[in-house]
Amino acid sequence: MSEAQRRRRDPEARRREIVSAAAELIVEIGVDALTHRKVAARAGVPLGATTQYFATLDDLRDAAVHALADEVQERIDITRRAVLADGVTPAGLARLIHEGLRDARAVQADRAVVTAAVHDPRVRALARHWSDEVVGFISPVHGPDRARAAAVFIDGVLWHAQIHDEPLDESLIRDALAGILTPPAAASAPAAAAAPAAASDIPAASAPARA
Amino acid sequence: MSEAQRRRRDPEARRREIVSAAAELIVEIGVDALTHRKVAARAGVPLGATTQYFATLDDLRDAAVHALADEVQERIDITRRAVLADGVTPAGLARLIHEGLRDARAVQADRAVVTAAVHDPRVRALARHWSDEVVGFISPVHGPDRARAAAVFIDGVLWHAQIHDEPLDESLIRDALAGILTPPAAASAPAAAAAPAAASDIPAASAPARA
DNA sequence: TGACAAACTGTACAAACGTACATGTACGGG
DNA sequence: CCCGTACATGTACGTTTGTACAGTTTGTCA
Repeated sequence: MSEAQRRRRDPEARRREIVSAAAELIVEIGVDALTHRKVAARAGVPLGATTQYFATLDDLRDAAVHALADEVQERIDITRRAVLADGVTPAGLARLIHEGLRDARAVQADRAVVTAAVHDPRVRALARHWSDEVVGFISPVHGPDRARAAAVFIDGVLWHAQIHDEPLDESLIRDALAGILTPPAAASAPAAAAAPAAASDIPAASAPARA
Repeated sequence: MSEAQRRRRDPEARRREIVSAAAELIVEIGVDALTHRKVAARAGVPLGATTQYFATLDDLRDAAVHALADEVQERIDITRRAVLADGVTPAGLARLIHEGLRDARAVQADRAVVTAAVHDPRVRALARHWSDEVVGFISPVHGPDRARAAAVFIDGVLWHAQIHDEPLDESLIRDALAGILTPPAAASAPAAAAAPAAASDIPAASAPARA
């Protein structure tokens, strides 16, 4: 049965190229400015090719946004592994984030998806999921509230990179994360609220106190 | 001298209504989806009216974006006055930010302009200016670096409100700002970098240590 | 090799767009 | 009262858009 071996002129590769071109354009000109003709020109394919693989322009847009989302998801996965490998410390987080800022494409992909999320509920669910993921792997070490605050700050860092020419200093990011994640030193206050999950919760790993 | 008294059918009010309708639409559907016809329908004016007051659609767009920018600027001014009035403290900032989050329109205006800033250099200059302003009135009290970090965090809070249904707790915002703005308690470290502008720089005002 | 299906491509068309403009209407000075 | 000017409005036109589709090319199997 010629089911699996069926590949005449490699339509799947073509489809990927179209999606890739659309994703590039979304990053450059925004989701709403996307047109069949621009995608076709960018991908180097005739107009008809863009309509054959996707029933409507919305379908093509969705595929491109999801491709960008996959990029973001992969970067989050990489970051999570790296963070868990050498301990969830402000210094470690700051170093990885600062490195991540140098990958302009990744930052722009994140920005493009978050921007698209404002007017598309399904994409918004994606963005929320990412928030929760980041919170999820900081939370066991520093508690849900501080983890959430750190994730919010990280989002702010990404947007700062989009608006400003010079990225934030790694030291600034580190100090801020340290302040967010570290409980106040000598708190004589009642501390009524939850002080959940001490650092001892983490499965150890090799966590150097200083980088 | 019929210069000042000239108002036949109040064209200026009409112009304002058109700009206002355009600003609403930008918040709802994004800058790129704006059309003459949608603006006319929203403002309740004929199509021709939108073309008479603005030579091109770009001009109308610019006017609407600047109207949104003015809203944001005004909110920043109000916030600055309020913050300076009772001291630049984490608790005070957190309270004002948390209150600001309840004004959905203001948050959306900010988000719309920042989003537009990504693809428009002139609007990006505006967004940078706002960053600098916020940094500017936190900086004298807590130093430029911590002020910058706080501003970044605040941007993150605004974006969080756009993506999530439930806004962040005021206590979470307060604790995070406290961590960002407060120097580590007993720092035996060298602290080589700038520890600029102590709290004594501020012109006093009535700054309660606790809210 | 011949034939069939899958993949490809250029063209066409209705709808919506930005914009121009001729016509209509209201108002203040004479 | 009337007239000129500024404002208002509807219509029309050339372009660009999404989408459909007839026709062509390409690769595979009998």
